[in-house]
Amino acid sequence: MQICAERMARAAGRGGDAGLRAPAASPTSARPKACPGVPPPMRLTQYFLPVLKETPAEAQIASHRLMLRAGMIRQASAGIYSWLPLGYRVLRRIETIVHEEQQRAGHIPMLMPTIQSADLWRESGRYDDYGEEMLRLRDRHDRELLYGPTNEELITEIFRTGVASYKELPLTLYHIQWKFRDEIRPRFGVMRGREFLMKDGYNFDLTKDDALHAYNRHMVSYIRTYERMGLKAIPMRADSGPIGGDNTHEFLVLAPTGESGVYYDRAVTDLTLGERAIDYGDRAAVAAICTDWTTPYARTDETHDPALFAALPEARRVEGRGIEVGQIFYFGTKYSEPLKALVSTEEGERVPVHMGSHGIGVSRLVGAIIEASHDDRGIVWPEGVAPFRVGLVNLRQGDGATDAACAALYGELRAAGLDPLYDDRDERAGAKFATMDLIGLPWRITVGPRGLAAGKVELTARRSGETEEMSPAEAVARCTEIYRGH
RNA sequence: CGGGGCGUAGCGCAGCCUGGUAGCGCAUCUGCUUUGGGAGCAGAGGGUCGUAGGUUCGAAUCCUAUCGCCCCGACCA
Repeated sequence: MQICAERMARAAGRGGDAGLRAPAASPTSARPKACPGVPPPMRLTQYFLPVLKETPAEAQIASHRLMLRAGMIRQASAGIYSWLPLGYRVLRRIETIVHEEQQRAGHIPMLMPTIQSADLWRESGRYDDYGEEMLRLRDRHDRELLYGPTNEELITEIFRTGVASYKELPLTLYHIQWKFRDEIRPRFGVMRGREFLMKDGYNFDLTKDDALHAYNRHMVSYIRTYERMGLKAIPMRADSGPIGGDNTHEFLVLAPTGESGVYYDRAVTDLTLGERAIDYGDRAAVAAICTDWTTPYARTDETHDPALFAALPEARRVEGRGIEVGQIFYFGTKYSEPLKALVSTEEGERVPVHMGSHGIGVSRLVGAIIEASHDDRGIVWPEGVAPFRVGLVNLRQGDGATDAACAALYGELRAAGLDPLYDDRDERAGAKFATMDLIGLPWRITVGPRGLAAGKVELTARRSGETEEMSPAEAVARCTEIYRGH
């Protein structure tokens, strides 16, 4: 508390957001670090962004290379990563979008632990089935524990002791929590880590129909979630695998480096939800959206049916690669029966509930987005997940007029909620541009003495490289407009 | 788990075969010059050579064991 108060006072002492202060007051003064609730100054000289000019040898694919080079992650051990400040920001952006869309669909957030008791898994019969992929632990009393690879058992246990009547249904609970699966061979950075962050949700319904509505709600909310992240993710009929169930779709992001082969009807990539209002309580409307998305042929190599595919007109057949970023299941009473998740019906009968589970690979999405959106200079973040909305580049650090213009613009961008990253390092233009391109901020405002003489700054789109000159006020207005709705 | 490879400065690597002062590039620090796409010059700091044994007058180098990491394969959100 005290430390926080001190930092706040120090921040206030230099003009609130530090916008007008000269860099590095003295070498001995501690850098201000983030306090809860107090956004740290986002000046590059005060941030922690360890970018690499050279590519680390172990990284094989673009997203892994770029995440290491851009100072987003650092490997702690095989398949286990620290999330450095820039990577953590992206992770949080993705998490926030997932939370927002889940709650819009009426699903309730909670948090279950990473460590679970083995007993519960014996009850469901999966303790032995799961095999070596499950990390097993013992505590000091020699009790058997495990690091959760998923949460069906735990959530069902919570449900069965908390819900007894059909009147409390329907119910969908979810959480975003770290999982551990002891992959034989982790690789590709966060795309296939052993520890990963996943949103997993579980629906509890009285009837199969209700549960299928929950399934549809998830499909629609997932489509919207991925759209907001700038991704084209296609639901594809899938195999159920060890989780079980007879109704399941996987969501695949199209990317040439994907692990799965995908076959789909071009028509499916033309579909978008956009800004349309969705009433998640309207079963018919939700089901209709699902029908739109699942009617065109779209399958992975696991479920691909060449004959069906060949029946499509040739111009609409697309073969490619995809990265799985989510999966939804309806599995009926597979867990509620053995785990005795029962509710009383109107007639007073005790019946097992119908369940489904639904996952989004949050940490994997960071890699998947990069795979889908990068070029030879670095990452190109979609607006929805950019770690900073706007990069501000000062081309003549130390020049009074340029510094003042940057400080003023920085303040205005912050005031407008545009979350800028201000490169105030004493570096040459080329180095600053290279860093900005590498970390992939979608919009860059460049301020130099040349343009400033005419009262102009430059606004550059990372994706296209197009640059436009305008006044600082116009630049702020344009960025505000661009980010409206994000 | 089968096959292959690698551990030497923060990163990328050379040195090992043939044992004898631990090197190069980038990064970092200092100074000067430079300043619109990863600057130049001069100087400086930083490494128990993954770890443990062994052989030897002497080990980064040879031998043994062990740990870690990467790649290919079967498996996976």
